[in-house]
Amino acid sequence: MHVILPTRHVIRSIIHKTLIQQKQHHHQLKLLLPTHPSNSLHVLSTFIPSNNNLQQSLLQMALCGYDMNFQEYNTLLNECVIRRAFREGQRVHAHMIKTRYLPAVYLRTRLIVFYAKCDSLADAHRVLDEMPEQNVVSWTAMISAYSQRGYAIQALNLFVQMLRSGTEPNEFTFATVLTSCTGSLGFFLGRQIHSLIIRLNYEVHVFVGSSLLDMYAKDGKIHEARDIFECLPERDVVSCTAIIAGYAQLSLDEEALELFRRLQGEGMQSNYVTYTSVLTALSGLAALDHGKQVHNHVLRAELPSYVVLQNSLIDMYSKCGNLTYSRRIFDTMHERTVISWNAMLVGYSKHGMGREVLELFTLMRDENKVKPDRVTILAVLSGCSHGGLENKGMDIFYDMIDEKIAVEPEPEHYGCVVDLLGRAGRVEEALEFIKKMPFEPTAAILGSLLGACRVHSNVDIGEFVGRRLLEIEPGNAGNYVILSNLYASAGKWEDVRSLRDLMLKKAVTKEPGRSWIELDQVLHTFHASDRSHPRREEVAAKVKELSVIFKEAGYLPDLSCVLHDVDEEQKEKMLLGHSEKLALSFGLIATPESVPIRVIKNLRICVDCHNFAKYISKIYGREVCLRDKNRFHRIVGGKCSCGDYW
DNA sequence: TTAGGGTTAG
Repeated sequence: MHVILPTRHVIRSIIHKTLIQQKQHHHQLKLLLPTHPSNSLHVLSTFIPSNNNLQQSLLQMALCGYDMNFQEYNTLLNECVIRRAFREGQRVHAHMIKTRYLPAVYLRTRLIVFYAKCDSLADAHRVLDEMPEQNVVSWTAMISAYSQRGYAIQALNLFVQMLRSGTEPNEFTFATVLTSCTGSLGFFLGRQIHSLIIRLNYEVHVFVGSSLLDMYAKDGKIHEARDIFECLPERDVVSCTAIIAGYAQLSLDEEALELFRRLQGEGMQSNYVTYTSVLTALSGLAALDHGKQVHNHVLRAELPSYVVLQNSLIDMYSKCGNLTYSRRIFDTMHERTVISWNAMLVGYSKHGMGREVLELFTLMRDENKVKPDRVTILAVLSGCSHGGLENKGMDIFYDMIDEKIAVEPEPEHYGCVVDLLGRAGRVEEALEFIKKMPFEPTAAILGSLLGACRVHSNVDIGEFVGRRLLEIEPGNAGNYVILSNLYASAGKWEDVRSLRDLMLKKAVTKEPGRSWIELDQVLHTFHASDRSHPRREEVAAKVKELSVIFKEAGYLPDLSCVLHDVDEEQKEKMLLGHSEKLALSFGLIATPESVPIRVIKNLRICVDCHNFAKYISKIYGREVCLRDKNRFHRIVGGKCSCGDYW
């Protein structure tokens, strides 16, 4: 049989045409490929990438040894980039070498992008190195490849190399390289890059500006970030989101919310990242009404399918105390990441629902789609701890030690075990466990044991641990408070006094305690010292009134919660000024009887206020849902879900 | 041809 080989020109035009057409006119392809009797057409048809079989067409091309031109290479490389088709792209590259084709800067840059998209950074870098001359685009493509995959040092090194080569960066380069300026070294370089940006007049560019403000915000320089934001001649959704997220990530939740509302009022079109960021702030504030409103926006904007956003919603509802909503979102998700599972597990854990934590963890392992990570195990262990399931927790910890769970045990995991044992009253065992750990105990671990000693009134171990803790962490006021509580409970007043003196000598400052409550989308915040709330006097009077009523029912103010050296009467007065009591009493005055009183405290709740909340629940029949720094306290009929351990 | 913002834990 005589086969007529098609001319180069014919092959070229067919392949080129087909590659372009197959996306838009897929159905027409069949018309292009009739089972024609002609042999030449039969041969031709094998060149045509039917069913996206790019590899086949390229193989045929290579077999026939035809060379290709710029257009063809470009078309093929674009296809390879879109499909992340590594093998095929390699063939295209090999074909260039084999046919001694010398690609221009443009095509070489496409090769860098191709290798980078296929996560083959070494190949990409080799292409850059072998370029006869690089331009700003090729440098930037490679810098971007490194920075997008988290290789910050390599990205910064390359940027410096680029400057040394005499190539001037452009707005793309700056927007990219700034994302690698993290950590102290990165920030040091970032400041210098900032001056270069000013010199080259790129500061007003919206992409560069959002990268720049994000860099400042991530190292805690939020005021500088805000200044950059305010000076931008134009804003878009990314720059707005960057500044809102900056506040939220620094836990400046009220500022984040305020700015979000202002920008929304000014016409900012939020997208799913904006909502995700503002939800982080709302989680921190436990602002359920606002959270529901954002959820509504999300539903109306038809955005609910973004996993990151759904994860944020799960977290928001759980931190607002509404686990049912969290679970509903979790159950309806089409795709879940490890963060989705973790957010749900943490939610159950913080509510002390140990059984639900274990059930969900089992489901996660049975489904076997997503691997548990270190956060998963932290959530499960602390869930067992908060839920009083210490034996289950120990089993899971030993599964990790025996490598039945593929997560490397870290100090935080050991800390959970100490918490687990301590909570169960196994204080000596916890101390022995600490002594056997393969590393020196961290302050958090000792702190957790000290807390257990206070609850179980173990003065000997508590003193030993507490003194060691004060050496490691002399600036943490919480340690002094707990040790002092322990001394006070044992009647060791002399020790209480000397501890207070030590605290004064070391000039320890305590983060001021504050509590808040949400009422019709307004957050009412109370501080022990600040008298700014408009209804403060009324609220203070209510606290006094309640304390009289509660005393008749058996409430005994726990004066050990006051560290100041004042007389008993003064101590009681100070106790009544605690922010939790103010917020709880305000809740009692201002919210309808049918709903739980939801209070949030920025620190750990004190024993006396915990007691006070129990009396509210008992005497007034109101459910109290109190979130402190560590967990939720759901108090019903005088009993708390924490089992008086927190 | 090259570009910026995001979720869990402590």
